[in-house]
Amino acid sequence: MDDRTGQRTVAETAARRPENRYGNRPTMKDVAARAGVGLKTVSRVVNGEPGVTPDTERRVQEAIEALGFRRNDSARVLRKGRTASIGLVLEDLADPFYGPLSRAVEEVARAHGALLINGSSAEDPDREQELVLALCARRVDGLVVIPAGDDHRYLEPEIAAGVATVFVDRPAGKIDADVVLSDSFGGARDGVAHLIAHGHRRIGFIGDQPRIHTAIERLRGYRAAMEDADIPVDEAWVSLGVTDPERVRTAAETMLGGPEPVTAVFAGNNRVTVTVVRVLASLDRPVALVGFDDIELADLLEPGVTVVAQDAAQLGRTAAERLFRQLDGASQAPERVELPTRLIQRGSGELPPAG
Amino acid sequence: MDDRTGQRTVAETAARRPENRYGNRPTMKDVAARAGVGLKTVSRVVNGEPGVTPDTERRVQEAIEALGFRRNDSARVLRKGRTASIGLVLEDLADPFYGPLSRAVEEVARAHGALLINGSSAEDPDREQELVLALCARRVDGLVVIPAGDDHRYLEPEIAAGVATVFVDRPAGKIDADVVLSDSFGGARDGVAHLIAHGHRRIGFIGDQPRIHTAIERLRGYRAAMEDADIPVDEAWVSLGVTDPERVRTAAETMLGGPEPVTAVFAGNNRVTVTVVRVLASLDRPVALVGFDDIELADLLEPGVTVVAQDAAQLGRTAAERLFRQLDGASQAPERVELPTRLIQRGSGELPPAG
DNA sequence: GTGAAAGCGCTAACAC
DNA sequence: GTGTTAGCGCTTTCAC
Repeated sequence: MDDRTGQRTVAETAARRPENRYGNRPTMKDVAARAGVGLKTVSRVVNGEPGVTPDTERRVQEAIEALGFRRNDSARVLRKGRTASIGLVLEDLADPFYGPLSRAVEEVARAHGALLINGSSAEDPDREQELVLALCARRVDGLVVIPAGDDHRYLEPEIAAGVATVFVDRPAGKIDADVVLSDSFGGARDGVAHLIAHGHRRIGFIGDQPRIHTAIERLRGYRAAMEDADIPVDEAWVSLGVTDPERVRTAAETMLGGPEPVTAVFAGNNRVTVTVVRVLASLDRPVALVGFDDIELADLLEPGVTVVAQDAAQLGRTAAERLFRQLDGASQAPERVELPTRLIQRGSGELPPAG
Repeated sequence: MDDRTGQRTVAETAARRPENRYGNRPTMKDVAARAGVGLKTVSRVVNGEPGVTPDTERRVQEAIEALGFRRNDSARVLRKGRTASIGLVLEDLADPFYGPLSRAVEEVARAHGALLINGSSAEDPDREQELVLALCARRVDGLVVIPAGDDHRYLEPEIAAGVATVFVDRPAGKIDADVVLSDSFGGARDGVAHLIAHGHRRIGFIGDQPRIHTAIERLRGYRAAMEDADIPVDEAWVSLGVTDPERVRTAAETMLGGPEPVTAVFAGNNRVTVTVVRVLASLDRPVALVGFDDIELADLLEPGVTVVAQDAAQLGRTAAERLFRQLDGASQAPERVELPTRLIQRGSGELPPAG
């Protein structure tokens, strides 16, 4: 014992049951023995249930303090069914787009007394599935998924078993499930129309990989705006692919070179925008730019970056709220919620065509 | 049944055992019954243990598929002791500093087959404690904590019981625990010395709340650099407090006004830097700036923002690796690891004093 | 107001 | 190779 605290030291505790390094904790049984009461009485005190005299309660509390008891929720879950935790599978926690989304989901979870288990799929469908199933094995009550893959039939038994599920940012593949999206099509169409309104006709589109729903939708928006203005799209102006700086830089440089370069670029997401801004900064002529997703400090660049902003936090909040509504038993049919985007003019999208 | 898939529909499943909305899942016992084998055989197949004939294995697999069985890890945990999950408590998942940190912790966890449970303390000590204890109740194997509070004695019984614990970014309070930090003192001192080397003498410091360790350390670094240069600090140049834009803006405007304004500002973290950049952009004279933490697009502003960069991902990685080393049984004495910072010159820190 | 017994779904230990 | 039994720590049920 440590004389000052009366607490067992690490070494002593470890020695007590050397065969079990981590399960080595006081249980309700231990507390009951120490307090001289029955197991169920301890359970009542720990869970704040009525029917315990103040005196008994005090004795139990003392035993809990002395032993450093903490209820084992794993065991509790096993009996109760619910884990009070939800899972969030997204592409990359380090992407500034997902930070606020993730935080919003966490806030809603917290308001419902649930913890958040977080995982990044790194845009890999297998990894997404692996993560989701690991979460299901932990018996999370619900899942918020930003899908990487396009086939989610593997979730059918889970959903049938009562795991609440909401997809965000992109719809589920081959199953019918709730989904919360931004209006990628409309946002991109408006952004490109904005460039056209400022006199551009040769407009480039650089987007994410074509297997990603938002990439396709935004490209569709681009094509719609071009068509509305009767501008035939030269396929050399369109580039989809991974969003790492090298690929985007090459794509941008290609469509900005040659005899008939584009005079404006529409960037398909925040990662693309950042790289395109860098490329444009190194040019000696002004090229207009509108980006999908807002980015920090976009207002302070010269020119400011005009963007089609989506509200990542609102996306997360809406999804999480739907999730808990499912859990609260309001089992409506799966729904598709689409949040509007907002064009923010800061200068780069209002530049006229150069040369 | 759904005729196309042979899958039970949600409604049918829910009806099967109406008394139990969520625990309504096939168990190993069910699989065993269906496959006509013993419970343990199912366990062997599910866990890939040897000693099952290919034929039996096939039958079990078929039953698993047919029933949509997924092992219940809660029950497993109860027996095995370890949960293969770790907790990460940080200030705010939405802060761009924590995204990469969090992702790095996740990657290490993944490499060790563990899931990550994530929570934001919102810089509130009570909420930190509540979160940490909730994670302990879930019996996470380990904790990575960016502390909000300064008294972590509440963790003593947990650590004694074998919960691996590593603090990041700030040290633990009143307990002896592993901690991984950036060199806040040295980084700030170097950054301020850099400003002094460029001719500044009236240099402002705007930092986070004084109860935050890094805020104090960085202020210490500021004072050390000033003292090394024999510049007495006017306390009107120093401002600590919350990092929301209003407070920082007011602080900046105050020290930039008056008859003897500061000619340079050292910003104590990324949130502060962003706001100071905005304030400086609205001035008609150049004011030098060095910020602690790198920020995206800092290189594209005019002038580029000179920063003392810390490696958030490395911080997270180092902490998580230490955590798993603890779990692997190498129980050394608690250690303090300090990672170096790096001064990145981009222009704003090299401006001479104006006027 | 309190407690004993059963059992949640799994794994460990030991039969056969 | 395979199955049986006990029990992880808790909650549920029901008896006192």
